This record gives sequence, structure tokens and C-alpha cells, in this order.
Amino acid sequence: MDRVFHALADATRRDIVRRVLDGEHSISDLARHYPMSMTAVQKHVGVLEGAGLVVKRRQGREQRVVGRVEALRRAEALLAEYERLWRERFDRMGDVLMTEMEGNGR
Amino acid sequence: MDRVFHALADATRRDIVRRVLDGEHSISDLARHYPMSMTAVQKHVGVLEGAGLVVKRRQGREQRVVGRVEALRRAEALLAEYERLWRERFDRMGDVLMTEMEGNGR
DNA sequence: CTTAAATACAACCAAATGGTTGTAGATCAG
DNA sequence: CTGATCTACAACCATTTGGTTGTATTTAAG
Repeated sequence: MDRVFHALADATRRDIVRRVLDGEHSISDLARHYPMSMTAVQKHVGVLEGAGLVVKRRQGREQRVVGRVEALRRAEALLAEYERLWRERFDRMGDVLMTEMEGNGR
Repeated sequence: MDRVFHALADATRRDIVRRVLDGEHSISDLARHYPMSMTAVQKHVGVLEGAGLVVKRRQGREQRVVGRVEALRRAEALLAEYERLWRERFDRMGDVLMTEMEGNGR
């Protein structure tokens, strides 16, 4: 999970994710969109791959980068879990308020 | 957004988020749960604060750390957007398959 | 008043990050 | 075959990160 969030904590990498979820691209293809060397883009793809957000499939001379949505879903599920905690907290606070009101009413 | 994902890319910080979304805690209170100095925890809280995931409210001698769910929601919305792209891609691939089948059928 | 607790902050350190250049191996095109 | 293209990888560098210790300030407690 560390790796998933770390991978997403960079605008270039998020843009790569966006592109490869929309369709496959080669690494040099991706590199053309960013103001940095191909090696740098290669490293970014490596980070995404380490996080399970993309996989590479060699096809002749080039390497097609394709997005995997599963890791994204795990991250999303964790955030949803945090939101659940948040909601439950307010439910409890609501209970406390109700109890206080009852107490005052008597 | 960089800062939100970066903040979540650390297990200690995610655990702090979990705790403060469930209820307020002081910094030294939080620090007791981790095998590191209070200063280290202070820095983690600082990173979370910079990402807008928590705010600090001074209360006498101690500083209550309280979670904010809005930044989480923005991150979740982005991940959902990526999933949408992914789904649309398969819808398009489905169209291609349908068209190919029609062509073969004739 | 004195002491302990909670926080803040500066200085320091090792390791990781994000970039570069250079070199080399495959593979496709002419 | 030759040359251009795509990828891989090593070496290097500046900055950031995640931790430490030490010192200072504020506040609560005895």
C-alpha cells in the first residue's frame, strides 16, 4: 500500500496512469509528453510497476505499458474505510448529543 | 494532490489518520503507539497537516489533532475517475468486438 | 515556587527520490 | 549489412525524507 500511494504522489506518474488506463502506450510514446529524459520516464514506469499499477508487455522492439485497475481499487477501498470511521464517529457523537438531551430533559 | 498521496504513503501516517478520524488525540498521546520519538510523530502530523488531512487545535498545554475527511474525498474522487477511464476503455473494446463480429457475419 | 509534561524547533545524519548522462543490446527499416 | 529506434542499466548528483538529539517555551500540578 505504501508503494501504491507513493506511486500516485507524483503528477507525472498520475498522468502516466491516466494514459495507460485509457489505452496502451510504449515507454518512448509516453516520454514524448513530458519535459524529461526517456530514462526518467522509464523510472517512473518502474515505480508504477512496483506498485502493481501497470504491467509491461514486450512486443517486438517496444514495451507496451498497460494499466491495472486492481491496485487502484485497493487504495480506494482503504480511503472508503477511513470515511466509514469518520461517519461512525459522528454517529457516536450524535448518540452522545441525544443522551445529553435526554438527561437535560429530565 | 501530490501532498495528499505522499502523506498516505507511509504506514505510520495512515495509522495516525485512522486514529484521528475515529477521535481526537494529542500528539504525545499518538506518539505512545509508535516505536519512535515524539519529534518524529510531530513531523508526521506536520506532513498530514500540510496535506490538509488533519488540523491541530491547541487546548491548554496540549494540541488536539483532528482528522479532516475532505482531502480524503478528493483523493478518492481521483481514483474513481481513473476507474471510469478504465471502464470506458473496455466499453470501446466491446464496440470494436461487436463491429468485428458484424463484419464477419456478412 | 518548583517540577514535570506537552509542544516546538534547530541541527544533524543516512537513505531514498527524481533527475541526469553515457553505454550497450535488440529489433525494425531501407 | 547498416543505421535508426526502443529499451535497459550503471553511475552520478542534488534534494527530500524520516529519523535522531538537544534546547527552549508554555502550561499544569504539587
